Amino acid sequence: MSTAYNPETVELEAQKHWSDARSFEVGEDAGKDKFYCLTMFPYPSGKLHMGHVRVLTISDVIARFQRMQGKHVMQPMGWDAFGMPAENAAIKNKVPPAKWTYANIKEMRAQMDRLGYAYDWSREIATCDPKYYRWEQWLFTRMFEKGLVYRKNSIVNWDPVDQTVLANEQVIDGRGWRSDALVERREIPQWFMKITAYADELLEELERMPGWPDSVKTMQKNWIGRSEGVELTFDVADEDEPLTVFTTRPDTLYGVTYMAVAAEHPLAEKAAATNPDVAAFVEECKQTDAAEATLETMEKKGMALGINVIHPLTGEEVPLWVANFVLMSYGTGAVMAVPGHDERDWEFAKKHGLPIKQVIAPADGSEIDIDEAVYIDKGVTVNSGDYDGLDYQSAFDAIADWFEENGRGRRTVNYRLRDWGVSRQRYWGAPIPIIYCDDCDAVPVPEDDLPVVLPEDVEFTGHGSPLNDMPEFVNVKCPNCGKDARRETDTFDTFVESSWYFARYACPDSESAMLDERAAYWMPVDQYTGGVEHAILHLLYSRFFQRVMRDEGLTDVSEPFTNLLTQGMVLKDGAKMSKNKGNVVDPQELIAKYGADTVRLFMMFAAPPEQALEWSDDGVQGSFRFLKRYWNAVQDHMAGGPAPDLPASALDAGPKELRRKTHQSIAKIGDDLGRRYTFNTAVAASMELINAVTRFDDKSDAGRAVVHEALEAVTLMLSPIVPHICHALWAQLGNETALVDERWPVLDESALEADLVEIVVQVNGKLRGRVSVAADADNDAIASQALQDSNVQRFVEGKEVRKTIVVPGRLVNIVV
RNA sequence: GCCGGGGUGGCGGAACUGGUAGACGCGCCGGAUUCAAAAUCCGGUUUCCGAAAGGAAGUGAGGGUUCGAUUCCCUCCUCCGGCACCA
Repeated sequence: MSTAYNPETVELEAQKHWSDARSFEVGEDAGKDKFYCLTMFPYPSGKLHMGHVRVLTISDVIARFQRMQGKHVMQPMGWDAFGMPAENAAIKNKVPPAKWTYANIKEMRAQMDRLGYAYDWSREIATCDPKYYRWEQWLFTRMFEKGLVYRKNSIVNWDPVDQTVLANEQVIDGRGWRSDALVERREIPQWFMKITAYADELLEELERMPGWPDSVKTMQKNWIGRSEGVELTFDVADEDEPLTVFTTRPDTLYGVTYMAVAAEHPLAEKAAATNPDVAAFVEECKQTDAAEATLETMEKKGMALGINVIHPLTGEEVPLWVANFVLMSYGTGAVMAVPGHDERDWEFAKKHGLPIKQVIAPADGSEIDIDEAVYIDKGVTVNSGDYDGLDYQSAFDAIADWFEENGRGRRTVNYRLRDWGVSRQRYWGAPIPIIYCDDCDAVPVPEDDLPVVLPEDVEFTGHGSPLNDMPEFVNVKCPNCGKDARRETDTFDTFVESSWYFARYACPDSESAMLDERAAYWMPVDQYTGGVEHAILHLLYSRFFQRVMRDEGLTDVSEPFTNLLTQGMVLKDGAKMSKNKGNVVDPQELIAKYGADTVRLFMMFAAPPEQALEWSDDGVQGSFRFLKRYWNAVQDHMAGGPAPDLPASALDAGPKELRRKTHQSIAKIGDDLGRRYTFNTAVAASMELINAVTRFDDKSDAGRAVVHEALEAVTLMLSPIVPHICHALWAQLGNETALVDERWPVLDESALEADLVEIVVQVNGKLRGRVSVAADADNDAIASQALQDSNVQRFVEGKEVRKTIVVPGRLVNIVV
């Protein structure tokens, strides 16, 4: 049957086969080698965009490839269904967030099916389902009992006009996105999870994660930011409470010429109460959003508080400043300033005319001028009283010892990592299961009363959470004492849902426990794929949650993701696709025009997965053209009737060459798909093989047999990427089995052997010729043959050969 | 500002462990087919000099190590991601 390639017919038929045969639904089979292949689940924003198509296709290729290696593959899909866009849509369209979200899920699931992804839909999860979020509410109450959650004040962006808390994203140039009012920092009580209790474990385990990219591990390591130092207390003149600071450089203590606190620090607020200038400055510091990037790029400003701090070793008084770059959320909210040996302190001192003292000298004895340039290297102490002449470690120990012996401080470890604030003042999230009682304080909702179900039928105004206006939700009895009490109306950060969904896919229907024994079979995830933008937050929170679940006895697994692949963004005209920029390409239109296989192929071919992918309409057409060529190659071949078997006797040069290409391709593509994850080069190699078949015109039995072998091999090897067309062509090649159940082609090592190899000849590192030598020639034979090349002779003639380097199988470099 | 990643023909990219820079594809140029166009097929395509053989230059910029550097080291430029309430 010779027909033109019709993607839609081919694709719907293949999809029907997979669906009828339930090809991708898997149970737990202890006798089989499991492979859990997972993509970071999407937010149901409406329709799939190209970024989704890219990550979903990458993961699908890996899943299908592993299945062909004989693995028992599970690839689930679900929805990160809570989040702000549903609330924004609710305000705009007057649709309840739940309704909007479920409609989006329905549409996006249909699009995924049309793209032919190998999902086990029986495991589908939507995080806004109470059957899902009840378990994170339950885990939160368990953490509460263990002291792993606590409540404290923390800073949010406050929109003074809309009277609402804004996300960082909703602050544009320091102003609220709807009201355009200047945003303020404001402190409100919020719930925190003690991720810092796991800081050391999260850090140390990074050393034993070979399946993660080094870049991600480095980012997490720096984010955790473990540093060993000393906590020092400074007495404050006319104050009872001392000021505590953390430093990694106690060796520079004699260089302290001032101290600084954050605007929210109690000492700054105390000074503000009596000094209007300070009060104005503190207010000014708060007129900004809470993002760290904002604070770090702001002009460094400060003001003396009129308070003096007493240097613990010299007894001298140094001034205390309030500064906008000191973060209340990091350390103690106070720092000691050593302008001679800290870059930021130096610049601040220069600007405000504060003294700069040199207390460290270069170890090599060279002279420096501390007024001209800051000196931040470790060296030898000078101008440091009894502690002069010590190297960094000796000075560190001597000064740390003094503080510990005198009860004025202690050696300690500090982390940049902060505890995870999980409270959100939003409606569309999982309710935090807490009840506030005047007598009993904050009481966790008892297990029997879980889940705390989020009311889904709501009026949405946009002024704060509708939960606050729902007495039937808020007014409850205290579970402890039975008196009237109030329910928490804050909801969880949506990162809470995404921190454990991967484990729940193993047992999505479990009603008796968060996880059951099926999770022991499937966890950890063997291959996790998602955007680099999640390198820190999502992945670190997930590693933390997995450990909390472990310590709750739910699993033995500590690390949730064995191998991690971070894929790049999809760009058009050099920019991320977005509605604002008007550079969005809709996958739906392309599927209608070219079919799902073309879209999948282009995505895999255009760039390696980690890199950003530049969209190209022409490139998509090229992919479509290739599929037509591939289709036609099979039609042409099969038009000659059923293919004969490979002859047992030796092949002539032509068929032998094609057969070598076939088996080189099997080795190359298997390596690209299985180890390197360079899908682009796997596609290129497939194209080369099909080009070789197209050029090959030996219609003898032996010729047709090697062509048939090549076409079957390429059909198997392309099937993870373009499964539909391969499904159809596999049948056309005369196979009665379904391609989805086939194994990867077997490599015949003997077919790779060649008699002659081409060697490149260089003279002084420049390419001067090529010679063909026997594959088993020794180095001397290769070198002498290289010297005989006429063009090589031109450059060697009359010169002395100083050295000859032979790289077997590759090149000869003659140095004259 | 801090942390991480990138920069190679007209374009997307390849070169995996220091060993032929530009595989594969797009675009473009020429040809075939066609009444014509689309589609398809064949050939060419880093730049400069040259009819060709061949030569010279060339992987963001500058320096270094090496017989040999896109690859390793140093300095700088630039773009992208993250910075804790976008997901």
